[in-house]
Amino acid sequence: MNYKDTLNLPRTAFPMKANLAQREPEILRVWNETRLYQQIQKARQDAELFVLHDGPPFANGDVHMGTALNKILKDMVVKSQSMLGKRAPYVPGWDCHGLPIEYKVVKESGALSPVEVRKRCAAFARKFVEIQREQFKRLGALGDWEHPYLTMNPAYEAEILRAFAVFVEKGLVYQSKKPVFWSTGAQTALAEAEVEYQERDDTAVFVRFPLASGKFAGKASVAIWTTTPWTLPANLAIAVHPNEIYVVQEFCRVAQGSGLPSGEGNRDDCATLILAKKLVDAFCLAAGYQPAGQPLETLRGSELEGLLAQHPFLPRTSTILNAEFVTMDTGTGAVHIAPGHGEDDYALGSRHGLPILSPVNDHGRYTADAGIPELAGKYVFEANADIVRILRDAGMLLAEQTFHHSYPYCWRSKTPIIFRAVDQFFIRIDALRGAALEAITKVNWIPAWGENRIAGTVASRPDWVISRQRSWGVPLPVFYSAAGEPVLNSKWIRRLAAAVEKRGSNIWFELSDRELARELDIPEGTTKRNDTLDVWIDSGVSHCAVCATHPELRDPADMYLEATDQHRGWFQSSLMTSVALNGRAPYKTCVTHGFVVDVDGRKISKSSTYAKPMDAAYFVNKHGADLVRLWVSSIDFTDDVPFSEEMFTRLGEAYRRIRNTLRILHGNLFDFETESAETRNESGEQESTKISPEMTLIDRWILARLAQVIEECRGAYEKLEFHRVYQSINQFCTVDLSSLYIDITKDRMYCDAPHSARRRASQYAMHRTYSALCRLLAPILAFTAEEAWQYSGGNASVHLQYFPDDISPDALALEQMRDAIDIRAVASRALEEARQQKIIGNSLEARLVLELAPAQHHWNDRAHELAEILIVSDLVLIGGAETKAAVAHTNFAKCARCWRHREAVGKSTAHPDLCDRCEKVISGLARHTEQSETCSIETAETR
RNA sequence: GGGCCUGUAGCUCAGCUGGUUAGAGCAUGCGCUUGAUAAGCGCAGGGUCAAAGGUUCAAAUCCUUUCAGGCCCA
Repeated sequence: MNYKDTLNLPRTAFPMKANLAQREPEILRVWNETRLYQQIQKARQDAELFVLHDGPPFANGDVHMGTALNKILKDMVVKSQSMLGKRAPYVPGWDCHGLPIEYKVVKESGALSPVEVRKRCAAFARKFVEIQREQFKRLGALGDWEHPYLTMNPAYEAEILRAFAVFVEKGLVYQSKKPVFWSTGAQTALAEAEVEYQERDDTAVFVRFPLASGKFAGKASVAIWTTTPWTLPANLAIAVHPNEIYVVQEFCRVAQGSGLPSGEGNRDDCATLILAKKLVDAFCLAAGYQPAGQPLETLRGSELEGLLAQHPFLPRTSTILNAEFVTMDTGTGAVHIAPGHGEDDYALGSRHGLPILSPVNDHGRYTADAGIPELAGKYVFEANADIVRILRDAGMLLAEQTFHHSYPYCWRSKTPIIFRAVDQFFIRIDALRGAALEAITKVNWIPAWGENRIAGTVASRPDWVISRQRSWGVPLPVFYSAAGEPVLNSKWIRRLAAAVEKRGSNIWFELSDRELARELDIPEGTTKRNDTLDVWIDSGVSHCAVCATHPELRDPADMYLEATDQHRGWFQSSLMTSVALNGRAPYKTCVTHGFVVDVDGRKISKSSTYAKPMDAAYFVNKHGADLVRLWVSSIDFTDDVPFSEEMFTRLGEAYRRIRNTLRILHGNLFDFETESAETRNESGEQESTKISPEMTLIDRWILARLAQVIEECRGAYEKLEFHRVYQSINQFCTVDLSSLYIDITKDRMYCDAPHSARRRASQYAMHRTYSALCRLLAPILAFTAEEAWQYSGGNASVHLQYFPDDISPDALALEQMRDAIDIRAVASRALEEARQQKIIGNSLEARLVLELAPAQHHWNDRAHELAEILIVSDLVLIGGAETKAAVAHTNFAKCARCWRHREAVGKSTAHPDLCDRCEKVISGLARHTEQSETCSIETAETR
């Protein structure tokens, strides 16, 4: 007789193969149709609020793995907080203004008016908001996707302007000059991305600046070298490296080999110069000099600081300053500093309170401020020769050479670029620094070193340049009086904000000065310019534009969560604006994650050998969003986040293990009738801690382990340690469930009578476990958990549920099972050995003689339970000193139904091929079948 | 070059305030099972805890330096 059909083999429609790429979109459709996000918000409307404020990604390009990492982490936070019982709304946003978009648009379309540029940029941003929205939703992220915040929304733009009005009222905004890349051909400022480099020959000069103070005053000159002689009229300082050695030495011109006309210019051909010791040889070679005698003195750059030098042709002195950026690559180790014509120069100059002299107009022509009347109006690149002549006439030219180098050019007008200081607006960071540093200490930084890092950047950051000479942004709300003076008027700015809220910021660009003045009711003759605000202001005020204004949110937010680069970016810009507006940080907790790096721990860039796709869609389509989510959960995001195809293969294994564990649990529950309500828990009420008397050790143990896992996972979710959730659940599924509990209970589940108390007790444990696992997994495997939850008959989404309650684990069961597992290890080794020696195949064929240590003798009273745990048919226990196992082939016959080799097999006359248990079950089934045709278990007969 | 951070088995992670032979899972190898079967079970191998110094009775754990890598500046 074939007894297979009398078994309670697992039955389930839950498919083994996940087929995520197909199944996930179907689940998404249901979530969408049932408005799951709104349902969750409604269900938690009275719960404690938890605001994770979304840092807006740039609406530009597809979602790559780094963006996906960030969004999935946020979603796991939101889902887990919700399941922990909080109301966790999520309002996603996008950063829409800014250069990268404008650059792309202008590159495609060529020269356009600002209004036209702005129209196209808006369309571009909108397109990518749509694209990214769909990609984010596809990752399983839940949120108010229908009402995201966009920094280009008129209401948002108005909030930016209102925040700016407050900055103005608090006296935080001022105007000053700062050098920028300037295209003289296009008469516009350029961004770094708009600069291209070309090879070019320039006149480089060695120039001497006679010392005007100190003991060498009038006796020695500092030698500098520059490839832009035209910037010399703006020279205000000379920089030397504080730690390098400089020499004071006489040098004489060498007639031969210098390539220079000798004897010209200088009154004599010798001069006492100061330059870096390391560069003496290079200087002599390049300038055609040789040292005369020994150095008069050698000294450190730091000793030169503060000395004054006479400007070579203008009636003023130049200060010697120390700067770390001075290199010993080329030149003399003494660097000509023109704060109006260079980035380093500017920074150094502003640190030392130097003025910003930039005597060049929009067209690159000298203004009268250059101090050389004959050159006023001359194009600077044509003035180089004049400057050389002036130097030579003044006797300050040490040498002149043609220098070949790559030089920045304007990408559009193809003219060489100059660095030129133009009017910019700034926010006074010094006025905010103290309060910002104080606010930092009140924030919970995860990881903790984030505090150190942001404090460092805040402590050292210079004033914030907030004006941009760009079109795609919120207008810089500065007006100019009829006399051309800038006007910062908070009332006017508020009126502008109101108008922008109604009609959008395009009015600034579309209306004439006159129309705008009338619109805002400001004096006739007031004009505007086309500068825009730095986009870091846009996103930096999101706490007031979004959190403070959105009815479901709150400012300060509970949490910001972004990559570590945002310590200098959004975290800081948000902090500064919040300190300015509210005197506190805009977040209570600030979390950072690392960047995605490849398998060698190297960053993933186009230039690296890692040519594989990084678009999230590629992996979502290939492996499924849940696999990507599992990847995010498996890593410690506070460090760099490793990423490789191999990891996905590994994670696929882990995923299948978890899935199969859920599947077998579900299969074993096919005939589980939930007689009592306490075994069901879909709404978060107190879970039953009642242990039914039929429960055996193994059941009590798995529930105890489950209690531990619940505790671990809840704790890990609270601390955002998702990888601990992953490790804990993975361990639980693999070891506790698959390899122990499910394997051990197979016999009772398959072979006991369907209604046997022992089987029902295990089903109860399995049901509890299944239900808890679905919920614990939901924030990570958002789709699979939902799928499994639906199979278990849950009608509402798993994402509406609460995590299972913390209950204290059954310590006794844990202890007894720990002992049993130790014994099992000994037994398994013995069985394995016997298997290798072909004594047995299946362990059910074994006769296991176990010698137990004295502390383990209590197993004598429950040998049958131990046999079950060890999954052996024929167990003999004997006393001993330590745990030992011996294995032989059993003499008992094999039960045709349960395959155990039992002494009782053959004793029954009706069923001589069955063991006592199976004999009883079969008889019971037969009676049951006679009584009722509608048996809950399909047997051979009823089929 | 500067600031901050990271470096434990092939992969991903544990290892608390220094204290017995450094742990898991996956992967690998060898078996078993065929009643979770494009599944399941068992056993085994695998780490000078990046390297070198130092503190200590004792260091993966504390300190210093070096190397490699990341983010941000320059």
